[in-house]
Amino acid sequence: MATIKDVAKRAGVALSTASYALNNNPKISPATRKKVEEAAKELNYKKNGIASDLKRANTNTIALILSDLSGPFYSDLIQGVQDITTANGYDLIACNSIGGEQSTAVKFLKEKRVDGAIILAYNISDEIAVESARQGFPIVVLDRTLDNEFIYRVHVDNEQGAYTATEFLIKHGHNEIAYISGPSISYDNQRRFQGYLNALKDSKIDYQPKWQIPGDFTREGGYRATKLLIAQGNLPQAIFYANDEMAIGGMQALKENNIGIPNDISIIGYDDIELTEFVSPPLTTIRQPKYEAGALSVHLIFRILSGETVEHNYNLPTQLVERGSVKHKEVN
Amino acid sequence: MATIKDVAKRAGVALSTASYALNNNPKISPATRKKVEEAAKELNYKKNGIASDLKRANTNTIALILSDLSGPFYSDLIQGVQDITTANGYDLIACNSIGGEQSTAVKFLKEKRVDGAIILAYNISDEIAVESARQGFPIVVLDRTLDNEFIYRVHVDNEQGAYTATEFLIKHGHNEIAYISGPSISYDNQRRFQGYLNALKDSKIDYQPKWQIPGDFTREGGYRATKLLIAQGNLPQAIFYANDEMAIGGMQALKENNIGIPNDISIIGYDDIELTEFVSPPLTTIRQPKYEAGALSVHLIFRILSGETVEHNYNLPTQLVERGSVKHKEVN
DNA sequence: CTGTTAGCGCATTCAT
DNA sequence: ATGAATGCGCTAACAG
Repeated sequence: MATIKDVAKRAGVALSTASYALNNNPKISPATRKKVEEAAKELNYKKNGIASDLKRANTNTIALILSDLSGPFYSDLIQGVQDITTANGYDLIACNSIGGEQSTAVKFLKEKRVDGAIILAYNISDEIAVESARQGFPIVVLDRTLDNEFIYRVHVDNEQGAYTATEFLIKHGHNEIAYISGPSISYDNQRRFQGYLNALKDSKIDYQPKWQIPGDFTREGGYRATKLLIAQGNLPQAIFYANDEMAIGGMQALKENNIGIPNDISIIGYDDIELTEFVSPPLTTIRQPKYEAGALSVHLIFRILSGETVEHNYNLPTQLVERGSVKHKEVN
Repeated sequence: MATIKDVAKRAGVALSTASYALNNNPKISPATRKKVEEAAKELNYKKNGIASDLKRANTNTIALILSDLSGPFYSDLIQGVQDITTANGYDLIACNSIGGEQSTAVKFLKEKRVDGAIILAYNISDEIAVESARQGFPIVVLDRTLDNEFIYRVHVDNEQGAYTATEFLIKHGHNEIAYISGPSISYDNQRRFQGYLNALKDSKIDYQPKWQIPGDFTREGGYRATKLLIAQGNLPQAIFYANDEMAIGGMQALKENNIGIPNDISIIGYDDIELTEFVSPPLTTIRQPKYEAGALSVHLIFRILSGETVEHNYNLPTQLVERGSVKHKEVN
């Protein structure tokens, strides 16, 4: 690899002259500049970005840390982050946190490789996030609450969303409503469960533990949980799945047992992933403003980086998307 | 930010001792190591990864460059890349090439920020790829053919896949087969079109230009192209969509015109994305070994990096996935 | 086992 | 306009 030194030598100028020329500093005459540029091209010179970053002390890139780069769920979010980042002339890199402590993500977080980070990765511990955040290195978390001077939180209002979903079912005449939950450690799941409870309470419906079935946010988990519910004997009138993936798995289970949706049972999901439109019947669900969440997150980072003082907490509202999986229960 | 110098000072040891201790070099006594680690913690020291990379000369990370991080299509591919990369103790970062010349991706490519790269991004020009590849910096391209000493090619056999798809339609009694194409500049599309032509030719069916409708690999494009085909007057007996997204858009258009699939018309897609199972009827399509392609790509990079000489070209076979969108045409 | 020292490649003074 | 010199933070060879 040719270095700038080689370029300077070849062009017959000093090292600094070459540097100036390559960085378009006006104090270099067009003639020498041209000479330098030609030398660079001849030597196939590429500046070493690492060295240059070291000098500059900021990298002009922000990191988006996800537990899994390949999840379809993140599309909109990434899009939002991407749009704002590029609009600001910054670079975006996405890294996965698979491998926990040893992962690429943690490396980027802890070492000064980026100027800011957005975290949506359950397998990154709170501890690591807190340890990494510091002056000049803001972190936005999307999936937890963390009290730290340099950590900001953008939140989709899970509690309200779950409340809306449950209320919707209640208004449709259902009062036996099962909740298929996500992993109990998941903050998102906790909020959603709380929203479910609140809605029941506000309608004076008693919460019954038997209607709470553990799931894990996967399609397979939804399938199993639903089978369990069916095996349990009497079915509820409606099921609220803590996310769409589980709802889709659940639909499969119901179908296998000849339980009609929405005639025999109403179901509702959470997330509004792309598939919901395509399953049969189309799934009524709660849409999360994923794009907006992503966009807001980076936007915040830029404001903080430029020295502004901003709020630490943001809550984004959800929206119910009515499709075909919930039916008004006939009054007998 | 505290530097390693501060840590050394605080621990009362030499700079190098601190460095060794922090890097778990066995030559440091447990006692001093502990001292250093404590000092580091007290100062909230984080090593500057950039500086360390500069010294090391290799970054232990490889880049996956995609035109769009948010496409659901890439899931499997990313997974394959991810698995092998982490298994080798390397880091993976994904970056998008939006913004073309100015994009993050190009920066990573041209400046020495990663040890190798995998490209699947139509908006990265061949030129940039060729300029960037060099000794010790192998590039694997998935979406083009490039003749360069340091560029390797992993290819899904598009031509064979398209041939299989077309042949399948022919064997089901169809001889008027439309081809809804991707962008004409797309290499993938060109190969697929060629496969289509070859299959026709081998069955002695004349290619008719009117059956070739331009699309752009998007759902919307497939919808429009299909509308155009319908508006054109007489329908073909089957449609081969150059990818699934377009096929799904096309299904929408056909549905709107009350054209039954597969009773009135057979259709086949390409890619085997997740949605294909859920649309109605489920879409018959060509599965690409995306995971394998991703895995092979990184695997190659590692072999090259370790000094092995490897082949420059790899071709992966496709596979037909039969679902419900193709029907045997009744003989009249 | 520990400390000294020389760069990695580049950007940036400060004189000339 | 140019060249020599300095240091960013870290690692690793070498000497003790």
